[in-house]
Amino acid sequence: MGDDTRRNMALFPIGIVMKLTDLTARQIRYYEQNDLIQPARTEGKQRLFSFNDVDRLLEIKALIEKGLNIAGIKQVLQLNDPTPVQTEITTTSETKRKEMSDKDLHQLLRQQIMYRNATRHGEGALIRGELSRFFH
DNA sequence: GTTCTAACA
DNA sequence: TGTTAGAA
Repeated sequence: MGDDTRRNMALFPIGIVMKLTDLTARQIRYYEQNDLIQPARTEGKQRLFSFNDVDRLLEIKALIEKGLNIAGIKQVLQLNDPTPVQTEITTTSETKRKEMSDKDLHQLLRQQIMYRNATRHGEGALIRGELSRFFH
């Protein structure tokens, strides 16, 4: 069993995740509604989170504390995530990599630079205003 | 006892 | 976001 498989196994209920992340159930469910996370469900509709889900929630929490809204978080998360979910076993040299248009690539780089500039220096309230200006 | 959805003095 | 009601 691969390590990645292990990280993606749905293991704990929302109660555990609340303690692990210091987020309220309300917040966790709200982030799910906004597609920031997609925990698995039991037959009884109860959410089951994986280690990856928890890590993701911790990042979301950090970004929220930096003053970002859902829209901003989605963009930042996609910067690190564009998770090329590629199958490693490709007998042909034909990879199904998603192509990015030049426009998308440039926008991505621009956002990365703005995020660094805004995040590197301060940590206080100064940042909040600037970040929200970038991502709002 | 926990979690879920929906709704709001 | 908090909180609450009613159901599972």
